[in-house]
Amino acid sequence: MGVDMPEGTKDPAPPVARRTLDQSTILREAARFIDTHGRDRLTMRRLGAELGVEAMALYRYVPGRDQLLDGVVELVMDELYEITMTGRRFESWQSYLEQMAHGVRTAAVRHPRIFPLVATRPSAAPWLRPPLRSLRWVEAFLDQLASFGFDAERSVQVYRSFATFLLGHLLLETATYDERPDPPPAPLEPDDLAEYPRIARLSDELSEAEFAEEFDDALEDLINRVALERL
Amino acid sequence: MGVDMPEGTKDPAPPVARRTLDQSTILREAARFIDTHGRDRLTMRRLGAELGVEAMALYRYVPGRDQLLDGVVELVMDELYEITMTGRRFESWQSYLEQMAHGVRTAAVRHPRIFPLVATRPSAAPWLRPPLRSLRWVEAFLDQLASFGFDAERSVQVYRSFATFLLGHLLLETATYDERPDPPPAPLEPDDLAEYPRIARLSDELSEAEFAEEFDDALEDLINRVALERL
DNA sequence: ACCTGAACACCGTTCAAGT
DNA sequence: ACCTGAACACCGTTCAAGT
Repeated sequence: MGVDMPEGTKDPAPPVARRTLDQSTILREAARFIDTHGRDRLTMRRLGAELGVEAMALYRYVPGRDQLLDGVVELVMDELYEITMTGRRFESWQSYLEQMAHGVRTAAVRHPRIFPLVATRPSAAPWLRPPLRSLRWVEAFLDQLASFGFDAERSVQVYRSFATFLLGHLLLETATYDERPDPPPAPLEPDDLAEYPRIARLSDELSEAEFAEEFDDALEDLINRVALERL
Repeated sequence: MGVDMPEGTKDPAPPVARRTLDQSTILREAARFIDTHGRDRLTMRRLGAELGVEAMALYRYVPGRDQLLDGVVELVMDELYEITMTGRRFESWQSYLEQMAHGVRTAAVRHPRIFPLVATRPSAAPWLRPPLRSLRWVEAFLDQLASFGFDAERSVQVYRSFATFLLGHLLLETATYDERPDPPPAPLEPDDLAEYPRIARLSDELSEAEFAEEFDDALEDLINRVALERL
């Protein structure tokens, strides 16, 4: 829920609807910036400029660049929480897992350039596994499974295989959407494939990607495996 | 097979066993550096220092930092090729897939701080999917499957699900090994879990990780699915 | 042929100073 | 209370100059 500041950042209600700076404003702008320009392009100075302020002003609201990135990850996790949890009830654990998975996919696809951060930023707690790294979200997840009669051990197993599943599928998908920095590094000449006849022959099939379909099929399998307790 | 340099880097055999610079020396040192200090710590200047040379000297052998990182990824892929392909023959496609998977895991675990790069660096070709992004390796993979009677479409399917599987499992595992930069960001107080009773109760189970076992179980499932053509 | 020094434009971050 | 200017140590990268 936002980035921790070292000490007492009291907020006695901003005076008016002023054009005033604000941690959440900064984080949201940072997310927007990464969405459009990519993580490497995000600098404190550019982000400041985007907000009409010098870079140094940001340090009043965010401890540093690393924590800024962590904050962006949290932001996406909050969005995920909105997508999947807001005012919902679920008929069965199957439908719950299905909707969770699709929710995570929605969040990932909305932010293909942020998702790698969600997937790879080292996290503080060893029991939060990417890409499911929000305490609130995981608590709710465990809660739902419990409400459907899953015992503790089983819930944890499901959490883990769920995380692995989502990580693999969604990172693969978002990696495909993310483009290389300009200029793109030469689309790889057909000549380069001379030594690799099979790849050359299959390059069309290999490029094709029915992500949604693959995702749904694998998800169905995962859920079946849970049902059979063969997980 | 190394990073492309703009023009004619002829190599008329280095004079003697001199302490001379060299692209592969640079890439290997870079890999070593990331293994010990992490990607963010790697700078051209530090890498130069490590090699007893000024940063500017590196630009004779490597076009820039980005391509240096790509080169490191390639290096690990070459190591993977060594691990899995050198002078081997396989009894069945099952045993082939099994050994491939374990080979990739070995490579990943040897380089937990490089693996996220393998997993997330945008790649030139849309038909190379992380973490299997070496033309040579993929060609060999398709070749083996073909030799066991897989047709083109099916080989591609297997390649994809294999990639997804490895990406999910190994990124999760390596993410756990990678440590946060010093100082680690406060191991998360028990108090913080007050609002999350289920996580608090299960934190031990959630932290536990039988990666090898989970990996093997899921791999077995994947192979069974291939066998049943339910993939 | 290979490396270096100096330089440029840009970083993250700190802090005293302005309003 | 909030932002800025100036400063510091450090980047990636270029290029003329040294050997």
